[in-house]
Amino acid sequence: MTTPDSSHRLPLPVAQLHIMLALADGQKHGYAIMGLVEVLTEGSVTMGPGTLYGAIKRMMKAGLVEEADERPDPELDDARRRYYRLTGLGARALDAEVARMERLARIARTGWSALGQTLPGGGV
Amino acid sequence: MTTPDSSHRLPLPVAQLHIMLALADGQKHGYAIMGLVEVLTEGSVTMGPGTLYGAIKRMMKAGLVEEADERPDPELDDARRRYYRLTGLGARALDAEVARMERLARIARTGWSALGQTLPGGGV
DNA sequence: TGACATTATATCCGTGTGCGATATAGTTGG
DNA sequence: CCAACTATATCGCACACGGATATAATGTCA
Repeated sequence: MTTPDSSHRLPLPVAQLHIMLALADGQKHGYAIMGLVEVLTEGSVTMGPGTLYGAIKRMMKAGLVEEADERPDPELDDARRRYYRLTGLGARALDAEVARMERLARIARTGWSALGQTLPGGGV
Repeated sequence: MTTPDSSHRLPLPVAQLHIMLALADGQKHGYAIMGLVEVLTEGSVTMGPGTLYGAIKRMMKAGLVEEADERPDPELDDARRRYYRLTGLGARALDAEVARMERLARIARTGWSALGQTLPGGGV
């Protein structure tokens, strides 16, 4: 049995989430993503090249991101750069992941009662 | 002021977050946690024993959870059960983790502009 | 022009984590 | 009394993460 589209499986690996968040407002190149993740996480996560390029490779394979053909003005560009952007699938996956996080955060803040259903027994 | 203990690093492994969330409103035993995680994640995460007990072992070593000595009324109890609860450190770690998720979710919803600071260059 | 820091991409590999499979056994209910 | 459920525990594989390392182009400044 082959892998049944793991791209829709949540939760997303953290590194992938961070990268997708960095790409949410437009295409970026690898080195820029590393810097953005640092800002995004207030310095608590420093993404090195090992994490970045490994994750991007998996994400491209899963169809979450793709390499962009469009490049900025040659004056602002750098020939070495490779630009990445979210695919439609990637954008949807990010949205689902954010919704998942919001749900967990809400439960943490308001308590289990917010779910308003009978929970599996055997508690305290 | 909750000075986040710098000795422990975020993000928490997902399985650990789910377990801590399940323990947030009081001590529970392993089997109950597995069921709660299923509810918590709307069935998208099914935590098996391999994940649960492996994670708990690491969390106890890290001082995030501890085994509880108090047991419920013998009539409702089951001798096989082992009860776990959050430590003070664990509760603070959970709080920090939730804050981290809320920050990421907020950025995803409102965009980078919400950060109101100069971002590392080299974008599009 | 030469020296040096920075920008930029890429791979390797150790280690931690997740998770399915498996084992064992007490408990409950028809 | 037997089956299903409850409950804890371990093993081993695969994947994800992250530091180290490599390579090279670009920018800066004396």
